[in-house]
Parts: sequence; C-alpha cells; structure tokens
Amino acid sequence: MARFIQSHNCVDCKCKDSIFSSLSTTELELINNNHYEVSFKAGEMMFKQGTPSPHFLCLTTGLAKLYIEGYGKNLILSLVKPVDYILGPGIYVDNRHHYSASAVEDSTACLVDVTTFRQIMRGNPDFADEFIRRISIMTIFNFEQFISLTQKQMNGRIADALFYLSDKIYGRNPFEMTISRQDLADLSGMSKESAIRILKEFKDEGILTVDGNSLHILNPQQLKKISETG
Amino acid sequence: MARFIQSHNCVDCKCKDSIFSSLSTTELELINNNHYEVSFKAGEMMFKQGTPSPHFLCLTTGLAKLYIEGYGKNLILSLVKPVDYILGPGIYVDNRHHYSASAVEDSTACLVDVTTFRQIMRGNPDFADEFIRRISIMTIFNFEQFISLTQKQMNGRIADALFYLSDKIYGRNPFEMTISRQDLADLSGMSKESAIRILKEFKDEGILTVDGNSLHILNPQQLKKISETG
DNA sequence: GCCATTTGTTGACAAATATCAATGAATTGT
DNA sequence: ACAATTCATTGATATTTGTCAACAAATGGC
Repeated sequence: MARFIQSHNCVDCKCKDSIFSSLSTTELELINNNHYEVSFKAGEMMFKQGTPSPHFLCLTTGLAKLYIEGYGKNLILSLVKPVDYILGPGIYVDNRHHYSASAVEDSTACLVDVTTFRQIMRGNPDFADEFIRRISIMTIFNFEQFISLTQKQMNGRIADALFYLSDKIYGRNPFEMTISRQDLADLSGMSKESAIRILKEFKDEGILTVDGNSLHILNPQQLKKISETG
Repeated sequence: MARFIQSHNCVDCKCKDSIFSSLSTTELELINNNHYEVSFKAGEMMFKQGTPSPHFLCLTTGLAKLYIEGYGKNLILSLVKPVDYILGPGIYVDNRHHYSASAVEDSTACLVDVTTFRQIMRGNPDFADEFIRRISIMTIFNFEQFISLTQKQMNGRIADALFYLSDKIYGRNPFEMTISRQDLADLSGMSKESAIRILKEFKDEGILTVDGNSLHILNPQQLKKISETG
C-alpha cells in the first residue's frame, strides 16, 4: 500500500506554480502544515469510488487514471499527470469519491486536508476563480468525451483516445503507452478486443505503427479525419 | 424570437429562495440593476453552442433542454425546470456556450450579466460555496448519465431516462411528457425508433402505460431492475 | 531461470442497435 | 377547414459491437 515519504515544504514546491500560484506565503504555509506526501506503486489504488474524500490530492510524479466503476467494466474519465490536482465533485456535496483513482505508473502525491482547501477557497477569490476555471475545463473535456463515446463509432473513439494520449498526456508523438489495452478500451468505451482490433486496423492502413507499447501516429491528418467522420 | 417582458424586482423574487438565498439585499439590488426578463415559445432556442455567453440565465417558468450538438444528432445533458439557473462551464474558460439550450415548453427566464455574477462570486463565499455545490451536483449527475449511456443497453438507458423524468423533472408518476420522442432518444443516446420500440416493449410487458404523451410507470420495481441489470 | 499469472491477439459467432422505408397521426399556418 | 408539415410508429434489413474461446507473449515471484 501507499508509503509515506519525506515531506517537502510547500512554500518552495514546484507544485505551487500550478493551481497554487495565487496563494500567499501564509496560505502555502497553512497547506504545508496540513499535508503529507505518499507514494504509490503502478497499479495501486489511490482511492476508491464511494469512500470518504477527506483530501485534495496533488500528483507530483507518475501517472494516474480516474475511472468510474460501472456495470462490470470501468470508464476512464481522464488520466492525470504531474503537476495536477485530483479533487472530485463530492467535496462540495457528500464528501465522497464519485470515481476511483489508480496509479498507472509509479507515482507520488501530496494530500492536503479538504478543510484547509475550502478555507483557502473562501478567503482567496483568485484561487477560487482559478479552481473553478479548472473544474470548468474538466467539465468541457467531459462533454467532448461524452459526445465521442455516445455518438462516434469505435474507429473515431480510438482516434480521439490516441490524440488525447499523444497531445494531452504524453505530449509527444512517438510515445510509449504506459496504459494497458484494457485501459485504452476503458477510455474509449469498448471491449478490449475491439480496441486491439482497431489498433491493428490503423496499423494495417499505415496510419500508425504499434510495437508493443510504442506507438507512432504516422498520419495525423487521416486519423483526424477518422475522428471527425465518427 | 425572444420577447422582453416586464421586469420584476429581484429583491422580492421567488427565485431568491434558490441559489440566491445567501445574497444580501445590496447584492440582490445589484443583480436587479443588471438583469432583464425574456420569454421563449416552445421550441425556441435560448442560446446556441459556440456563441458568446454573456449571461447567467435563471429559468422562471417553463421547461428547457440543454444539449450538445454532436455529429448529426444531439445529446441532451439535462432538462431544466424552474427555478434553476443555467450557467455553462464556458463562463470561467472562454466565455462561450459549450451546449445549446432550447425551450421545451413556453418559458420565461431572467438574464443576469456575467460580470455581475462573477463579482458576487468573488465577494460572497457562501454564494460561491453554494454555486460550486450546484455545479458539483450537476457533474455527479453527468457521471451517472455517462455510465448509463456508455455501459447500459437500451432498455436500461430508457429506464433511467423515465426515472429522471418522473422523479427529477415532472415530480410525479403518471406524468405528461412534454418532451418529444426524439428528445427521449437524445436523452438516452439512441435513435428515435429504438426509443419508441422500447417504450412499446415496456408497455407490452405491463411495466407502464403510454397514451400519447401521458405516461404512467405501473411497476417501478421492475423498471428499477431493468435499470440495474443494464 | 522457470513456473504461474496476467496481458495481448485473433477468429468465429451472436447480440445489440441503427438505418431505411413506408405509413399513420397529430399539429400548424393560413 | 384544409393543406402542409412535422412527429410517431412499425417492419425489414444491414451494420456495429460484444462475447466466447483458444492461444501467444510478456511479466512477476521465488
């Protein structure tokens, strides 16, 4: 399970360039006094859907997946890479997690007490604005995903997932896919077998190369077209 | 198109019992000075996806649908009934609408300047908390819908949609469906024909009665089971 | 290094769902 | 009131997608 590791000081942490940029030294110190760092091995669960949600989580290294445990299978809402926070909608509603989170790669995270978080939210409008901006961006992304998964056929959905991985997550084009085929399927709302088949189809058509987990999108224009034609 | 109607005073408005309950008289007056009322005929569009979003909209009478215009078809995110607000995620991101809204029934709405809204958000933590709580509830609902639409089969999806209409929208059991079959389909992520067929199937099995737009769920237990077994 | 377990791959088949077409019913404008 | 349009319904058919089964490849524990 999760291991505590030596805590750094938030005041000098690289994380503060992210969501925390508008915080005063006093506020950073408040967070510093109410946080701890944890490390997770690849595959370990960070928290589970339905359990109480007493922390704001900030991913400092690694890669995590946020997913809803549905009817027999999972739906991956998003992948989270450093430095980004994980804070579900339950915080302001029922203090529970509405999705689960697992480490995809070995990861470390900072956990900040939710009470501290809400206290800062109420006292610092700039921080609140930035936080709302971020959850709004997430909502907009969820809408796009919603449309992709409910209105596109499998080829278009895989195309979208591949662009997501390449552009938003790994940030480069030949990329090493650290998520499994099952994860790719859970991200695209289909069975693992279908995801594999479409990957192969794209490979046969020369749109990309797949070698194990190394993936190279050779023809982004054509893939874009597949994404658009559904 | 939309018609202006005589403006009431926000300070005495019934709407203030809703999201606005934490506002001071001063803040209500600020809103009062920056709002106007509009009426929409059934079928009229309130705003369109992609257009600038300069207002917070508060539905005072009628019924509206919020929907994403996707690839050839629409996806209804939710229905909105009085008194509830409509404020998309674009407000804090790009000032654009990320979904369209249409009046399903004849409706009236109050439009409040977004600048005023954000000003109050920054100055009143209770209001901000309540607002975040509400968008969080919406997000949680979107998650449920997301799972329903991506992991359940058509019967389960229609079951979910019917419970949504009965419990959350019309608030009674024999209810008059003011949305069209196409809307029901757009709410359940399927073709209109499929939605109609499943409605008929449920009718044949004695789970409900359908007479035009009058719908009565006779056996909620069985419908619940259909919802749960996907 | 080797066995056990998981993960990836492929094919055949079955189930779910959309599309198309035809028709009836209801609604709207004039 | 009536034509014109939209909305609802049904059946036949094609397409999409999942499931099952078998097996290959990779990975982890010891």
